[in-house]
Amino acid sequence: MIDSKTPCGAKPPRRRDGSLRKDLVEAGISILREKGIEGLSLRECAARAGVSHAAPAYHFKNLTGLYTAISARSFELFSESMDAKRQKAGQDPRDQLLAICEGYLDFAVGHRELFLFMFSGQDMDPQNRDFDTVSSRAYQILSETCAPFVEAGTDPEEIELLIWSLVHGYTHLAMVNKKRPKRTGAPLPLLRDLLKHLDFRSRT
Amino acid sequence: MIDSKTPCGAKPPRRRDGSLRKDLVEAGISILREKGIEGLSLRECAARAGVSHAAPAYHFKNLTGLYTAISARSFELFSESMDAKRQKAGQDPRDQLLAICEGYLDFAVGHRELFLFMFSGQDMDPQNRDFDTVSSRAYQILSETCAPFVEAGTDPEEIELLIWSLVHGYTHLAMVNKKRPKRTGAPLPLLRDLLKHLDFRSRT
DNA sequence: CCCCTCAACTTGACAATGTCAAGTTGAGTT
DNA sequence: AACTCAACTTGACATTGTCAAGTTGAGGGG
Repeated sequence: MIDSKTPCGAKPPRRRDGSLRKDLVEAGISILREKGIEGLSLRECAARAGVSHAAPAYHFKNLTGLYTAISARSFELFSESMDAKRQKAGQDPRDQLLAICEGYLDFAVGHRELFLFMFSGQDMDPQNRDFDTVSSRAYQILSETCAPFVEAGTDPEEIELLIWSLVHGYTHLAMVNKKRPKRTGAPLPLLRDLLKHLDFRSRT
Repeated sequence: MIDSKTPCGAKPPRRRDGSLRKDLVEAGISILREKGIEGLSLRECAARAGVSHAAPAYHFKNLTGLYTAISARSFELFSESMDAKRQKAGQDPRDQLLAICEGYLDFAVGHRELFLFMFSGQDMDPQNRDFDTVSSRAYQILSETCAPFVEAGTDPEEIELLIWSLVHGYTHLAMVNKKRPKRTGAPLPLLRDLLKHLDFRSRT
């Protein structure tokens, strides 16, 4: 009665390659984009991936597990955004620094919900090693790009925190305040102006 | 059978002064503190305030209404924290600026969940006029304190955004990263150091 | 004093959700 | 052919937001 080639009544084949996990994460990201975090649920991810309501729990254990996986994937995209801009920039450390800031902003503007979610302070699954890896990667990009500006004998973290705080604060405030359209048209030039106020020097 | 003076079986008197609304907001803030936003629900607020599960909907209409009220109350506390520090500081504009930054940080450290919630990007109830008032108040404090540093002929918003981005970014990152205990012992001195990197001058 | 009104709730119901326990299934191993 | 076990499915339950309808008791008008 049931023809396995008929898409109608046929059950989808079980996957043994872990591809469902990836699909669930992608579904979650879509939901986050469309409906914000309120609309993000294990069951809706399951529905979009075409599996039963409890399937996500097998891969993620619980909501926190799904959140962690989505956040990890977001950090990948985040790092990619910064890296892409950095590659395109010249070798001058100031250009590189501005480039990653641009990547930072671009990612947030292009993926507002993901950005807010990543930096929401949600507890993540401490078991998830992947999350640590990808979030450290983002910090590493920042750190590398700041390195030329570290003055001898000072803690590199100081300048890193200065830059990071400034670009993050600027970006985060822009994302939180959806209204105030005043500056949103050209946020990068303003950030460029802000960076001019810093008295640090590259030691090239 | 039922003695109105007996606290046991007696129904609480109906309030006509709107005090339940305040109680519900306080309950919500307590829940936010104890269990984070995951644990915050209309029904739990109702339970803590000793009313029926649907009572909050009367005052807040829906979850967004409760969120907006809690956020508004948080902004009040936030402004009070900055104002208190500012009052205690001397008249020197730099001292005042450092004072409100200290108030900013103090509030976040003392009320982490509230701080994260206020700046979570959650949509708020646009009907709620109170929310606009109290959030504008916080921006006003910042603006006033930055005023002495605005150079003639420049847009005040530039320096405001610079300061605000820096202090917000620093604070927000500290709140998001619960781990990384490295600097958390003395965040303010570090912020003070960061501010030194700025080349703006007060025109006193 | 009685009756009316209406703000401030309460009660009851429903659908959506997270989570858990138990069942199923089918590919690979022995 | 029997076994195993990863990858799910099914079913159930408690919690939650939201809505419709009911209740209640203070204050006002007659």
